[in-house]
Amino acid sequence: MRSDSGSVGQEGLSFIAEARREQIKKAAIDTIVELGYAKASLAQIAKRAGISKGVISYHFAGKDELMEKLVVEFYVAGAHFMLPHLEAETTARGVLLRYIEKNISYIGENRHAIVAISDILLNFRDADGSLHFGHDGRNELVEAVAQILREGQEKGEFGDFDPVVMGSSIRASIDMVSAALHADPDADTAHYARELTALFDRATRKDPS
Amino acid sequence: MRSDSGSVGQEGLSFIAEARREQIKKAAIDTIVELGYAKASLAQIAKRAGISKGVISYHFAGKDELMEKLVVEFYVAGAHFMLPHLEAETTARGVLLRYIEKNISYIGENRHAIVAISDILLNFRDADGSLHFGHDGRNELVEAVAQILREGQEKGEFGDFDPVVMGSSIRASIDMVSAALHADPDADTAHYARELTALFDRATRKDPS
Amino acid sequence: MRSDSGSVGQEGLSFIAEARREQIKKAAIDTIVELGYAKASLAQIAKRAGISKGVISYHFAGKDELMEKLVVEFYVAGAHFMLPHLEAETTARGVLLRYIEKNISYIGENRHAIVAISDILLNFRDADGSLHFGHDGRNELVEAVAQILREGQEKGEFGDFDPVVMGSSIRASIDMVSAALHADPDADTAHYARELTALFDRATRKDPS
Amino acid sequence: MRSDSGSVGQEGLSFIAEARREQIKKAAIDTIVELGYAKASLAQIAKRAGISKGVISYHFAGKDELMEKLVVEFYVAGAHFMLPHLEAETTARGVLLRYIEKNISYIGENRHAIVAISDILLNFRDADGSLHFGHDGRNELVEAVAQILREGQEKGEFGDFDPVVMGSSIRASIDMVSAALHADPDADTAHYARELTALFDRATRKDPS
DNA sequence: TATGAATGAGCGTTCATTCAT
DNA sequence: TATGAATGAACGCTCATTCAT
Repeated sequence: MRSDSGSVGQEGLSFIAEARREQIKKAAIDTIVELGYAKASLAQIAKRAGISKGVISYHFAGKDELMEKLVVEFYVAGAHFMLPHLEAETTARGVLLRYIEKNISYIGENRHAIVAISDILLNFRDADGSLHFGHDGRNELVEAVAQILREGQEKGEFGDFDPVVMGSSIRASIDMVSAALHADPDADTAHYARELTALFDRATRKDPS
Repeated sequence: MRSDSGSVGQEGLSFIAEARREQIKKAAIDTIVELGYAKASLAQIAKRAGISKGVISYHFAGKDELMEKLVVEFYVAGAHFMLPHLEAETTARGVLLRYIEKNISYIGENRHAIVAISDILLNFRDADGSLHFGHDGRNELVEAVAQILREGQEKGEFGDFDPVVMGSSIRASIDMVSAALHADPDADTAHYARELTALFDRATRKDPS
Repeated sequence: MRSDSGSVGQEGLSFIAEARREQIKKAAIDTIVELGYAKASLAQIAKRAGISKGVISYHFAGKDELMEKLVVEFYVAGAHFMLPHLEAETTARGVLLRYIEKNISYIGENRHAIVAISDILLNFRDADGSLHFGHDGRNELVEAVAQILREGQEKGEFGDFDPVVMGSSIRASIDMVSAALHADPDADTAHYARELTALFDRATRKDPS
Repeated sequence: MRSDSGSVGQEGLSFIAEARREQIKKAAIDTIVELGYAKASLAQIAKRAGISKGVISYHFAGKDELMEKLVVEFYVAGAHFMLPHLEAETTARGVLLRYIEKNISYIGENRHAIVAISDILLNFRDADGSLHFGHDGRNELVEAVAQILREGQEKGEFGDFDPVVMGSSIRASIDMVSAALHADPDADTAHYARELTALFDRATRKDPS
């Protein structure tokens, strides 16, 4: 059912309920973009969705579940978008450059939502105060890049460097594009993609000794 | 000590008051590190300082002033730390690599505070909802790096790239070290410094064509 | 009842909400009568209403709105009560004496609320420190009386005096009845009405020269 | 020393202490005039006096004592001012008209302080919520006027009216002049004195039947 | 005497959550 | 399903008062 449709909806929910959930998620993103995570209260989200506060509690176990869903679905959709492009590449260098390029494309095409997602990532904390999307999630993303780099080093395509540090730098630079879009929503993402692919192509290249 | 040093303490305050202010600022940083900015209430800060809530209001005009002080004093101290090293360099490349290295040193030596400072930067908002330390502050830092890069390009030390994108990538990579320290407080910052200077040395180098 | 009457209730609110608002307004008046404006906190009002503090914030935008509503609705209702009686009079003297009499009647019938209303008038201040119901409101009431007096002077019904000073004295004397009721809730308002109409009938009469 | 000087200061206090007390009282009046009773905190009063908050607590048992002193001393001084003029009159009518005239004079000469005094009278409450200067004080003033009126009625100088109601009206009208001064600090008090003496002369006169 | 420092209670307000309808 | 109503805790802040120095 779900698995072949690409849908991120939940099993066993009526269309009406599913539509409501989507409406609420959209309103939540709009609210966070506008007011920031800290002031994005359920009341504000409900107001923007044109519904009553209680509805949100009805459809989601709580504010936390709503936030979690927003982030996870954003990343799942991102993976769906990027994977085909990466699988078409044959070299590690090709995969890396395409990864950077398409990741920035995805950010550019979701420049509205990305602002909210970043805000949630940095602020959503569990009851004990620890970041809900802490280092595990972050490490996972870095590790995916590091793996590409390691493979390239083994194949002799890349030079000598710490793949984890390089991977972290790449991720940080990609995420920086989100921040740049926040500052200037009309920024040219293709320009960032060109510059960053060139930057990290040089940075990962074998020394021309 | 205070009066003749580069200390950021305020003139005209008694030693007792100054000590209390320092104690409160330290407690504020500890609290933010532990609970995050959003949950770092005056009550929590006071609890960690072992004082009553009202004391904070007595020594600071309000929570906002306290937060502002934390950030500004951190950056002022950072500039004090870095400037002498940069002025000792004669080439743009030297300045850039030293900038990266010493910035990471400063982060490493303040690995505790940096977590709180980052959190404040990303979350402290004015009454109108806009980030108090918004893009102006961020751009200022990027622009300082971009200026180094531009000079190097003019002198023929660096290759061809957009200095603003490169500068943003450098800043993002340096800030990434803070995040890495948050995940692993015992991380080897010198290793990060070596890897990142090498990375951006390659990335900014003239094409060997 | 509500919908077709001159009621001051708001349209578009459910009966439950309207009932709660009335209950809160009543509790607010009771609280102010008992403790005075300065100590009439939302907590005290809620306590007397037997509800939680938050309910007041739910039904009113804030304490200020609640206070404003109390005063405005009291005056609107007062005007509704008095106007028909004044319109039935044909002479300025008749209007004046009826104004005094019926105003005191209204006070007598609302002897409880009037205490709170007076307290609000004298103490409710805006954020800038100025009285919310300042001299403009007061002058309006005085001016209404002064206008009656001026007309009577023009028609030759009254003697020679400054209508603003006389009007102020009349208003002050009427308001004094409120204070008297505060001291002795069982005071005979009809007696005050008789004495004050006679007093100002003599005071405004043409000299019998 | 003190007892024959007419001073209202306290026995056994050094000149320094007495001067401090006067300074604090003056600052208190200024503060209440400017901010209103409710916002006239000890901190504000101390600020205007150029001293520390604790000094007030040192010289006065508490805020309440300070407020009490301000009011009582104002009335004592008022009696000092008025008595000689009243004792010079030989008829009840003369005493009444002089009372009104000189009372308004006193208000006019203390138009600054009177604003604060009125504010205290209306807002200073005891711990149980009751007005500290409640009906007893008010009644005392009214009763003084009523006594003049009764004597005049017994001597046949005045007509037939309830002396308490008439006395209340007179007091209310005099106090109204304070309010008028609050609205317009440059108001012509002599004009008010002329109009109100004439008004109550007519109102108390024997019917010319 | 006078001070600056500290306290602790109370303020108005916001908010995630619960629940009867 | 959806709603409006209510809760109760926490928030930043103010203040009269206390007290060691």
